[in-house]
Order: sequence, then structure tokens, then C-alpha cells
Amino acid sequence: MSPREQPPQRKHAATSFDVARRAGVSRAVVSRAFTPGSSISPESRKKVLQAASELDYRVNQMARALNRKRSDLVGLVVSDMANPYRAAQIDALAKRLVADGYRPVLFCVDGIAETEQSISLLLNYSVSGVVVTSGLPPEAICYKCAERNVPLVIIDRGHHYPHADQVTSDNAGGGREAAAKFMRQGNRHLVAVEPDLVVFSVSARVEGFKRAAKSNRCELTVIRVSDPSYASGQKAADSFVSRSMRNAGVFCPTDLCALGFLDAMRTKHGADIPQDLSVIGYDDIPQSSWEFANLTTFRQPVGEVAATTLELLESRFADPEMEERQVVLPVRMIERGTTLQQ
Amino acid sequence: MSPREQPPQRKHAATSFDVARRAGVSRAVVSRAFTPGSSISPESRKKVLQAASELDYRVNQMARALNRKRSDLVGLVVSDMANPYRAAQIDALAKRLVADGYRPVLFCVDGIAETEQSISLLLNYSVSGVVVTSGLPPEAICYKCAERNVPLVIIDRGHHYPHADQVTSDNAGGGREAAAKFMRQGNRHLVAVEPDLVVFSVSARVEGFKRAAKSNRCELTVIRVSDPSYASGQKAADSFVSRSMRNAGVFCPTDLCALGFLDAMRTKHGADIPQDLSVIGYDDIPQSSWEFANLTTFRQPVGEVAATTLELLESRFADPEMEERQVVLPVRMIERGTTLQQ
DNA sequence: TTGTCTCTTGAACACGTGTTCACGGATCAG
DNA sequence: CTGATCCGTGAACACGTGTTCAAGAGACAA
Repeated sequence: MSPREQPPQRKHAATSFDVARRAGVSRAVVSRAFTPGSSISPESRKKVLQAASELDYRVNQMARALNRKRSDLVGLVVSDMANPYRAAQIDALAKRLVADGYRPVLFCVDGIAETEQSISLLLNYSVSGVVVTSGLPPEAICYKCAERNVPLVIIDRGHHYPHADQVTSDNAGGGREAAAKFMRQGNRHLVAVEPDLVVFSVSARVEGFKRAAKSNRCELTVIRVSDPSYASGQKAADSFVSRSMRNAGVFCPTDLCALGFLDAMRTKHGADIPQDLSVIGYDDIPQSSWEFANLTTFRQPVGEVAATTLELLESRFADPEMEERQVVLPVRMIERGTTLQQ
Repeated sequence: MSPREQPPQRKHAATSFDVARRAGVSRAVVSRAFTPGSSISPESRKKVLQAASELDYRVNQMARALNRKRSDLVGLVVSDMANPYRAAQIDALAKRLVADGYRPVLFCVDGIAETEQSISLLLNYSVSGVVVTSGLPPEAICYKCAERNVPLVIIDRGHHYPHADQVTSDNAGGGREAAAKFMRQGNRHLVAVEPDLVVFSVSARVEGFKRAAKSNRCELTVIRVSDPSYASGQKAADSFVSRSMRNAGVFCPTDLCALGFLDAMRTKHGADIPQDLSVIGYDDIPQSSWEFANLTTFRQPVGEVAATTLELLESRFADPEMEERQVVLPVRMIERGTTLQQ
């Protein structure tokens, strides 16, 4: 460490007034120098920027937000952070928001009540928008956002919402494709692991799978579990074994769930996958490519979801009266070792 | 959906002035009604609260922040979100911050340059504090924070920093305890997987392990890898096998790394653990308790880290001149199936 | 030279809040 | 009844910025 301890001089941060004085112009000119497309002469701008850099001036975002009635803060309400997929999604969203000049304010919640409360709090901050990836908020909150002109984007929900845009991956399509893959492989039994917990995206996947199976007159078995977690996947495995099916294709609507199923089948029940049975998941979390798992799954396009979210946010901000939109992004199946090569 | 579409009336949010008029008092009284410990008569307060709830009044946090020269925003700078331990830490920190009345502003970064840039941006928001869990920032940034009276808490770094408090788990202690466990078990060879990438917390664990081994004159082997990731763990396994050691105890400074090692040893090299060798990790991420892994590891006290972080933040806010503090929290070994029961 | 037009400038206001300070009413002791 | 003390109140200011608007400077054509 340097021997000369820098004294912690608590000097007040430079304001636009200080910069104006130093540059020999009025404060308004300083403001204009930092506002793109504003009417200012090149020499004035240069003088201001020079003075600003000398004083290490930075515009006070609180004052700016108060004046413009809009901060560049964006609420980010998420639940279930323990799911690696969610962490990846947050990472992508946060980076994208920052890259576009916004600042994400993070709320980690459990349950709908907390979601509503968080959004309500967010409204006090003149946020530029709110992104929700947790349990869907009550409609009342949508109206509240609309009243205050706050764009609302909901990720991974399918229900129609007033004044809110949505973006989701092609959940039903993934389910269908999983069923098709099993049928191509020649699996006799199609098995769907279906959580009781109602989460739109997850339900849509199972629904797509079931419909495809039924419309092709396949034998379909449903194993009900409480939620789409690793532990539920383990329980599903016990349930599966007790039915002693042969040549089955099992679709788990979540990688976590699939990994629980897979792990229990191999480690506990000694199953040989994919010889005895095939398994497909959904999300493509990093753990799915680990050696023990080597899980065939659907890759969610986290980057595209983030990019689309920002487009929706900004376009609705430009035109609040715009019709609600729902964007569905395609998913791609990543074939690994829990299905047969073809 | 309700048939009566609520019209999106863009009425401006109620201000304290509106509330004052409705309650028949002055605006100052409204402010006092919402400021605890302020001098106001009970009947005035009641009138104000009544009017406020009727108008759905909420104080404008931007104006409040501008006036108080301090928002309740707290910067949260993190890297390596792909590590489930990091996600858990963020979850705990975010929840704790919100519970204490703060709002976390999330910056997901890669590398030190981005960290510095993020903190620099944060300074424009009159933040109440900054929490850094990513690569350690340059000292200059510490002085900048101190100048602006912004408390800075650094998580999981050991280096001394000016004007910044630190909180970390007992990394060296964990390493020592891992070595002790192996010795109690009667392992002949002690093996440390050591990443080249310098991350303080990780290095401290390995250092603690190596010292304990040396001071007990154990045979110590170091396997060098690039970083503490799952992939590096796999590579370490290849390297380990090529040395054909028997009765070894392997310490991986990260669960991700340990799981990579474990997975490769079992799945690829057919090792029988813990009969052939023992493995201990660090972090206790959820995946470590999965059946395939069943990894013995050290549980990081994410909740306590979060609580301590807030204490440090708030106390330094109260007294900025306070001496820098470094809090070390104990870790607990969770014994599972990759070590011998005793 | 004069009139018009374009471009830049600075004074003033608005944004919504917390806080200071002087004032007035009420309570209480003498 | 009088003077002192205490407490609640409201007017005014400060926080730092973006923007409006009238005015001024300069360029150019007639």
C-alpha cells in the first residue's frame, strides 16, 4: 500500500453550476452539452466538456430523474433463484439492461403477494419499466403500471394481460418436439411428469407433449408431482419404477426435474439410459451437460429473450397505447446421451 | 377477464401538496407525518394518513433522494453468476437489503474493468452503499467512494482495502479442516487442486489446506488447473489418474470444481469413492447434495454473510471515519458420501 | 443600410420532497 | 392575572437538473 494515505476529503460533488462557472457559460449550456441533439455551438460544447472532465463532473441522476419524471431504473422481479436457468436469465437481462443505459433494480421474491408488493414499491421510483419473471402479478397491478405510464414486460407467462407485453419460449412446441423425438425413436410408452404447481410455461410444455402423444394415439402415462424441482424428479423416478414400463420416453418439463429423475433412475434404481428408457428435459442448464447427466434437452434462448424484452420495453415506452404483444421464441433441441442417436 | 375495461387514465400521481390540501394542513405536516420521530400532533397525523390513503399517495423517492442527498439504493456488483453459490448469495443479499428498506441495483460484470466502471456509474445515484462480490476493485475506486461518503463492503476478498469493510467465510479454516479430516481418515496422499486464476477466497482455501498438510508432514500433491470450474475439475481428474495414487484425499476449493472431478472420476474413470479416494469441496451448492454427487463439503453461511454485510454497511454509514473491519464467519463441514463415515 | 431569418444563449421556472426558523397558541408555575 | 416554557405549525429555502422563452448575435439577401 502507498505510504501517503490519501486524506478522505469529503468535498461535495461538482454540480453543473460549478462546471458552468469554470467554463464561463451559463448552467443551461452545461445541460445542453450533455443532452444529445441539443442546440449548442461546438466551441461551447468543447469548453464545457473540458471543464467537466477537470472537475470530474457527473450529472446527478436523482435530480435528472426528478425533472424528467423518469429514472433509467428498471424493476427486475424474479423468483426461484435456486434454479440455474433463472440465474442465467437474470445475468443476461441485467447485462442487456446496463448495456442499453438502464439500471436493474432487483427484487427476489417468493410468491405473488411479494411480487405485487415489489412492483408497488418500484412505482415510487419513476422506473422506466418493470420486468417480471416470477409468479404472475394480479391484473390490478397492470392497471397501476399503465396509469403511471410504466411499461410492463412479463416473461414466461402465457395468460393474456392488460397493458403488458409478454415474451416466452415456444413451450408447447418443445413439448411437441419431445414427443415426436420419442416416437421417432420407437418408444412404446410416452410419459409426462406433470407438476401440480401451476406455472404457465411449465404447464404449456406438458400440455404440448400430451397433445402430441394423444393426437398420435400413443400410450400416455402422467406422473404427477408437486413442483418441477430436482426432488420431485426423484419422486417421479420411484413412481416410474413401480409401474415397470419398458421402452418408455419420459419428458420432464424442467431440467432440474429431469436431472432428479435421471439421477435417481441411474444411481438408485440402476437403470441403463438410454437403453432401458429415454429422458428429455427443458432449459439446458449447465448441469445438464455434466458427465453424469448428459441430458437431451431444449435450449432456452436467454440472450434473445433479454433482447426481445428490451425491445418491448422501449417500444411501449414510445407508445403506451400500443396493443399488447406476445412474442414466442423458438427453442432448439440439444441431443445428448439420454436419447438414442439417429 | 372483467368485461368493464378500466380506462387507462393517465392521472399524475398524487403529491404531498394534494394530500395537504385534502387534509386541510400544510405540506410540511404531510412530510412530518411520514418521518418517524418528527414533531406532529396525533390528530394531524391521523388526518394526513387518512387523506394519503384516499389519494393512494406515495412519497416520490427521487425527490426524497435529491433532498436528502442519499437514495436508499445500494449497488450490488457481482460476477460469475453461473456459479449456483453466487446465485444463492445474491438471493440472500437482495432479500436482506429489501427487508431493511434498501433497493439493490444489480450489476453483473466480467472482470475488474467492468467492476470499476459499474461502481463509477453507481456513484451518480447517491447510493447508500456498494456491495462487491466480484473481482476486487482498484484502490482508486475505494477513495472515490470514501470521498462521496459511500460505504463499501467487499465480500470474499482478503486483501486489506482502504475505507472498505470486508466479510468472508473462514476460507483458510475450511482448508485446514479438510486436511484434518483426510488425516483422521488415514489418507496417505493429500491432494490439492489449485487454480491459477487468482481469486482470494479460493486461494486462501488451498493455502490453508497446504499449510495444514505440510505442518503435519503429509505427502502433498498439487494439481494445477486454470480456474475453479466444473471443467477444470474434470481435467484435474485426468491428471490425477495419470499419477496413479492410492488412498488419496482430494480437496477442491470449489464445489463446482469438486463435482467436475468427482463426475469424471466416477463416470469416466470408474473410480469407487470413497473407497479408492476421498473428495471434499467448498460452498455446499444444491447440486452437491444430488444423488450422483453426495459430496462432503463446507457450507457457506450465505444468510450470515448477508446479515453481516448490512451491519457493516449501516454502521459505516453512521460513522464514515471508522476503522476498516474484516469479519470472518465460520464454516461448517457437511459430511456426505465422498468421505468415510467415522 | 435595413430587414429577415437562423442559431445560440441565459434567466426563470418546474420537478417533489426534507428541514429550518420564526411565530402563535396553549399550558403551567408563580 | 402575568410571564415563561413547550409544542405544533406553515412559509421559505435547498437539493441539481431539464426545458421553455424571449432576447441577442450574426449571416445574408434586397
